[in-house]
Amino acid sequence: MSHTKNEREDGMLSKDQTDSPLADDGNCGGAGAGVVLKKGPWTSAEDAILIDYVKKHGEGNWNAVQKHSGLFRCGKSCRLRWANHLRPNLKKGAFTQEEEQLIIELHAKMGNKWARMAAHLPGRTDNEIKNYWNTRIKRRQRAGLPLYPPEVCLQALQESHSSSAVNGGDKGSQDILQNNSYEIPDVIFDSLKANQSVLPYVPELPDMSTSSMLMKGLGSSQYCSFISPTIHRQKRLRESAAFFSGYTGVVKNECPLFEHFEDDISDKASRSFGLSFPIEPDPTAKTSQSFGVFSGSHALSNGNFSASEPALEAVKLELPSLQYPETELGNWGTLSCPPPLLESVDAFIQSPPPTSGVESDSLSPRNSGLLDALLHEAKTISSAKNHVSEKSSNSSTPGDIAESSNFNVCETEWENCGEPLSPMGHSATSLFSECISASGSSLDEQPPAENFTESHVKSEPGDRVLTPEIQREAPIRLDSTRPDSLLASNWLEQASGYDKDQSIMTDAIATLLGDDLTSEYKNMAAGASIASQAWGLGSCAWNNMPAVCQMSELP
DNA sequence: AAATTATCCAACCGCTACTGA
DNA sequence: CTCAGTAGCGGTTGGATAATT
Repeated sequence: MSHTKNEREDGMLSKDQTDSPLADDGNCGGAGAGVVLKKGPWTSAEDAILIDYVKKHGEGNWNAVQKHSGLFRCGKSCRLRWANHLRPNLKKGAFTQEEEQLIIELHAKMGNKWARMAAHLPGRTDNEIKNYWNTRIKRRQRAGLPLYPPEVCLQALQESHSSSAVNGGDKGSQDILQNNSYEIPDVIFDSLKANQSVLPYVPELPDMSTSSMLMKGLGSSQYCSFISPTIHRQKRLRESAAFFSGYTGVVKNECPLFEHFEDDISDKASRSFGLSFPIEPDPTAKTSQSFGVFSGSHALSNGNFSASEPALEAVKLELPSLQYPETELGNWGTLSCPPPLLESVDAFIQSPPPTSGVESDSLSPRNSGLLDALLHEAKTISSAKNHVSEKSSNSSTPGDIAESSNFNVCETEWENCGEPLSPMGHSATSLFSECISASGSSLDEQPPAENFTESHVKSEPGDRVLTPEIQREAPIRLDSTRPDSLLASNWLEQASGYDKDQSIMTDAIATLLGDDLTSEYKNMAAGASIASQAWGLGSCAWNNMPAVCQMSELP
């Protein structure tokens, strides 16, 4: 790309180059007063001069370049040009899958430390990595997808744990993990979701189209402010497809995130509950596990994306203006992660499991078949939904309130909510909307519970869901904005022992939500547990759905 | 085919940290 | 200790190109 520019520029000077005098603006201190320095794209001739200069004098002392070589560029510009384009051993061309994955992993650990990331990618520049990240971030932003894949979060978590175990690890990390952390398994939120009716406000469920379902199921919530409600459906589908084009593997296991709150409290809450969910719209999945990984780190509520410091090692918590959930599309498929939940569910539901259909992992190559994959997923979703609904009606018993409520909610959720944003999106969003509505935030405009119909087990006044105290406290104590912290330390263990985890979770959630909600939550959790076991997806689902709500006070 | 929109990426800008006088 | 110069980093911008309407 750059070469084409330069080739073009060889024949003519750009506007910047001709009429953009830069007389030592302070940023380019090398030029003396009155010297007109060129700006804009570099020409081949300028490159040659700079290369020649570096060969003779070596790197550094960039402000001397203009003096010694006659190049009318500020030292800063020279350094940048050299570092990003001229220095030897620069790797040109698109990022490889390995590089993409590494970038994602590094970003999960480092945040927007492009230079540090570049150090791990020989031949790549910080600018290159930054551009790569930002462009894909935007894509995911539009698609409403989370920042990081569960695998990355898990890896970051495991690394942080191992480091903590070995050498005490990062103090901040320890604080987060040990002192101020509460790990909340998926089930809690799943249960909350199952009992979404408890929450007074529910998301608006505008459209049930396949594209919308996939779109939102893959990562968005109507609460996600970063997704413009005005975006045309077709456009969104296109974006999703384009987005998926980067995927070589798992798409279905992505985790959407909530983030849409504008005020402080809601913002914190949003981050605290920066939940991501499995995209699988399968009711079974929802019943058994609901919450996926607390993805994304940097998930903030202002609808922006950024950078921030997600890693435990981060010394400070950066809260840039742009934050949003993100997951790299690049190559999760290469990770040794469990198969997408949907696949597991499909295998469970469909007999025999289709070999041609649901394997979007293999079918979603980087460059083709994306729309097909989306359509196929929609199809699969529909099939799974029907199947589960059928099963639900057969398996539930009148006497088992918890179980039936779970099943019914899962079932009706898709039918009535029409917002398959995520298997458990409603609960979380509802929970947040609770906080927000009570605090008079921007979520006041959220549609009331009336939008839901028969599926609601019960409805409660909003003031019961979250008290002002809770609103004040929860946001402060919860922090899931960082991948590492989002991944609680022991979700894997939790995967193998639901009951134990449930009790732990119950305690944690009780602490979080307060006594008012505790009993309710316990009931829901119990229902989720029963449902999970009944569906035979217990550990399987858990393994596929690492979800941790880590509440912590950042140092 | 033209207009519009989205994407990519090189370059710029502002800021901070470091170093040496 | 202060200050100036320098290097580097991260955010942002703007232009070219591609894709879409």
